Amino acid sequence: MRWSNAVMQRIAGSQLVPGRPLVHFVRDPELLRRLSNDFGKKQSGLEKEIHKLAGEDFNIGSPKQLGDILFGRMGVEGGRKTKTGAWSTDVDVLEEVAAQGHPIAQKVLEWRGLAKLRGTYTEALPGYINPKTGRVHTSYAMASTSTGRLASTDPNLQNIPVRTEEGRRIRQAFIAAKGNQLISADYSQIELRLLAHIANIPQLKKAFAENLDIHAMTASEIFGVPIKGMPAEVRRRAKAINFGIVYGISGFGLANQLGIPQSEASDYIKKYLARFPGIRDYMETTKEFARTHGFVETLFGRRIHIREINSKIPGFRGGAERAAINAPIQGSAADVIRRAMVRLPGALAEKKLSARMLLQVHDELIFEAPLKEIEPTRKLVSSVMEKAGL
DNA sequence: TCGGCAAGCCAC
DNA sequence: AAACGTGGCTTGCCGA
Repeated sequence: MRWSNAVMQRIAGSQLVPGRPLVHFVRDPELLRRLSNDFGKKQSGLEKEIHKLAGEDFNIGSPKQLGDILFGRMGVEGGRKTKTGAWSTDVDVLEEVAAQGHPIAQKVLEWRGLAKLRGTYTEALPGYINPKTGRVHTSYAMASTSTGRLASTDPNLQNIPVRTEEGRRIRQAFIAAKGNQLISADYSQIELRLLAHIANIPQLKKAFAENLDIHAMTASEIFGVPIKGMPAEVRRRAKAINFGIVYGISGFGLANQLGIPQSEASDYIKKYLARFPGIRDYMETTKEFARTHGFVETLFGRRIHIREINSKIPGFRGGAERAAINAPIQGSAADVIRRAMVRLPGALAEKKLSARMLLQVHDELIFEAPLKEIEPTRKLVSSVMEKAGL
């Protein structure tokens, strides 16, 4: 059986009704208000310092003004232009400028972080509270991504901050109803596991079967370093390679990501592919399949069309080739979690458990469950999610 | 006032 | 020859 995205929508629609809220999240608006204040104060402090360092009161939120001041008036070296010819002021550029000894760059980065958290989250989320339910409700688009992932909008609850300490404080505003608790269950390394399976890589499959640290194992294979006592930096590089492989990496991209010379990055990739030759086979076979058929398939036979795969424009073609490599992996992961989502409400009902499925974040499901049912709910959710590929 | 684009950045 | 996949939201800016 072949599933197009449209069919997936009907199947999934038995649980997830398009256009209607699926998600019900209690919010703590008071905490968001406090965070907004807190972030705002830090922001105005930084604003004064930045204006002083720049010698003028410009709009920090305007990349154009910032770029002109840094690389024009202040004569900072080593700038880069965006495709429209304006000075780029993105994170990488500003970090480089900061490293050159211009304290203004670091201040601007901090200011931007706070502006982002305030503008996108702490200030915006309260406006989404439904007065009837007191909760924020998102909408899920079920057939709007090429790979079969869901997309969350109005508000997007799939990109709530988690990587920085300040960002994590925002998550504390998401709370369960009285007498309930949130349960989060996420697939561990689902895309790498799928890659190991789809490309049939014995070492990777074995490592996963034995529950080993996959990044450390990769590092050990590529760099010949024993896993025991491995420096964190070595593992970090292997982790970046693992992620990059799934995305159709290049030496340039990896070098950029790790801040190392391109020659070194290319060398890593070469070693990786020599160690796991099945990965190169998978990449070549997948590209060839896409060129011939115009689509690739997930593990469950759902097709993903790759329109530019035979394009004569190298940029388009290259992009299409990377998309073709990534789509079966990302798409199969999307299939697996959808299967779990379709099965879960019935499985919960059968066990007389009253947990509600609140959110999906690509490899993670979040539930709200009564305190007394936490343990059985955890067990059932894990079990259904683990068997979802079967 | 609205729309769209560019730049930037949040998540997986 | 280009350079790491999938998304959504905000601000600044410009033109209708």
